[in-house]
Amino acid sequence: MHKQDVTIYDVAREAKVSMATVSRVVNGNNNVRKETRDRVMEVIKRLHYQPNAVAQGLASKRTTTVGLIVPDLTNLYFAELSKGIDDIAVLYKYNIIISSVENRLMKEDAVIQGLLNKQVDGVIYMSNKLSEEATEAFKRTDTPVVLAGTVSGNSEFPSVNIDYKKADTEALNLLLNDGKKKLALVVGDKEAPINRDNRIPAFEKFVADNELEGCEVFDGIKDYSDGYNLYPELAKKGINGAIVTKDVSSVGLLNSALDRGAKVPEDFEIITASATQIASVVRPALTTIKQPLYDLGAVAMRMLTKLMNDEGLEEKHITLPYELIKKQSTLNK
Amino acid sequence: MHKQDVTIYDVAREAKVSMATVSRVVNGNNNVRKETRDRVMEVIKRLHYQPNAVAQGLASKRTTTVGLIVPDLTNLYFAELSKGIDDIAVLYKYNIIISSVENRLMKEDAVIQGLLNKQVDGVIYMSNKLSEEATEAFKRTDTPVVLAGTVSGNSEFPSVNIDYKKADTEALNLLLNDGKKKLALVVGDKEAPINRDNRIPAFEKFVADNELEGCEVFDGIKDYSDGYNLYPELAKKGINGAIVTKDVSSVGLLNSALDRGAKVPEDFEIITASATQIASVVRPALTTIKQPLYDLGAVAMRMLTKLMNDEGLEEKHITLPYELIKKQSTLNK
DNA sequence: TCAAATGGTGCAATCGCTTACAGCTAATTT
DNA sequence: AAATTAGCTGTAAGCGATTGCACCATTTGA
Repeated sequence: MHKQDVTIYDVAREAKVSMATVSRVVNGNNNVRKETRDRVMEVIKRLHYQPNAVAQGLASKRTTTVGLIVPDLTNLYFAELSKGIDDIAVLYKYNIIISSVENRLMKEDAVIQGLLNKQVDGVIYMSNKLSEEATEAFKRTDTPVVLAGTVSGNSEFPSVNIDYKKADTEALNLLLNDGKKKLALVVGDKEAPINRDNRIPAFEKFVADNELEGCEVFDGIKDYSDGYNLYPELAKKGINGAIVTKDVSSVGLLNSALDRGAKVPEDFEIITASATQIASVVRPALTTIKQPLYDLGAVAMRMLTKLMNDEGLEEKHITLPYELIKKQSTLNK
Repeated sequence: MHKQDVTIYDVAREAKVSMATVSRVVNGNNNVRKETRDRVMEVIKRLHYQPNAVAQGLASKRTTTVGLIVPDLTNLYFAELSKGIDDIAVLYKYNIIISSVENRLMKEDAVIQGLLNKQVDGVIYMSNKLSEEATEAFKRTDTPVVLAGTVSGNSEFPSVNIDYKKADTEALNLLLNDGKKKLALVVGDKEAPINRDNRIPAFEKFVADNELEGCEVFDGIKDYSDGYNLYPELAKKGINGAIVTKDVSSVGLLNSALDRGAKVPEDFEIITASATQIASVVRPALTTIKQPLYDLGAVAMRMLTKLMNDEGLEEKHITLPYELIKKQSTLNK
């Protein structure tokens, strides 16, 4: 970064006004006579003046920048959330500093502290679970934080989610109606609050309510090959219907079932709980719980803009509707 | 953003030194006596002092922030590039401001100007083509810029790419060796330099060199359904081998072919030129030109760090190796 | 007609840091 | 022993903006 060529001071001198007036013009303050404004504007154009956002940030204590914390950029679930966030951010003229935190030596609280040091006006946090460190780091600051598609143990932070319990129950019903009674719930990490407090209890309640037997939760299935390798176990146990939280795992499971000669959906049905592109391009296409990822992100960012303007929130926790999209991996009776 | 609680001044007072000394300690300057350093460090710890990066940025004219310009976050091609960039950025302690520019009202030069106003130390630009506006905007600044996975008309800006001509030629050879002689090149936009200056000339040369007939370039195939809808036309024209630049389009084409009873790869072979997750989870799995996306990003970011430190570059344009990965959508003879 | 309100502008302090430069002490040369 | 040099620290001038306050000239109201 080299010395800035033209500063507010240059504009002031050239337009024969004070820096204060130039600043007012730049910031759209009304208290400037039209002629003065025009003259200043003309000089700004002529000199190609561009305000230095860093100096603005220091003086005004607002950087029009928000931090985005995301586990992994290449996970389409978070990528689509991010897109919703980004679009709203652009609308409100915020820039986004993105930080991915999965598989990093740097701890989450250090990442968050780094963002706070950069004086971000707000933070959006996305993850399967809100980590301890993150919680502590957020508590220490008064910079607003919103959780997007992230379940936290407590309800301290504003959040946007869908009703995971209801969605799962509806999906399980679909399987049961198709005559599948030995059901599985396949998760990445059963200790993540989204699973521990939502999906697993919903699953267990469903099993109990319907007096099903031989149903089971399978943990630690995080990627394609985990899913692929899981199928034999399911087959051995006679499982004939599964809800899989991650889309790549679902596809692994699907391909594995097909490779071993199972008929999907006749012998084995799969529903995936995250409807990214991948779920819809495989054959048979996967029936999905379609989360409104873009909207989750967009709503979260909108909430954050309100918090950053001290506008207050009508609702602290927003629940968006989901859709159960029936495709070819279930019978569709 | 509220008033910062503890500033460098507080630390100075508490440690009975000047701000300058605290600043030296914070920045790891050697010219501080060990005892003084220890005393300052102790106070920093005790008061939980965190430097204000905005103030640092204004005073030092370096923000340790780089701008990332990407067409679309949810495009896995760019997401994987971004991951490589991000990892190296973390290593060198840079933050990333990400801006997506596809389908936006805001023009690219405005986006770039916004980044420059934030005083980013450098910019990485990713796209299928370097736009006019972007070129002009970059020329006006002395902030370093690196192109990652982006072909530009001129060679003004440092860049990292693979040898697209060579890769395509090798892929075409594979198809020809499998006995497929009516070949197609399926692109998103034939005016993009990567296509206009690399892929299409390579295709045409190959066709001419091998005296093939009925080969053709298909333009405007940008997404799944474009690919899906394209197949009948290919079939009618007797095309039996295709190279598709976008992975989702390839999958559309593949599914369409299968749905219409074509045998892949016996009747029709497909090679996709971007090897993202999607290409490997579909059945039959797609043979791909595997670009080292992560590395492209990482190398680009490494180049940028050198430029930001005025270290100079050994090579301005870096070409990374690709791999032709044979899967099930070609015969594999 | 005079006091009060309003609008437009400038002054100058401030935001929290970095960094020449200078000065001082103690160590090293000559 | 005097002159350099090296090591450590402080002073203070920025960096480029925002903003509270004061001031003056007009309007407005009674």
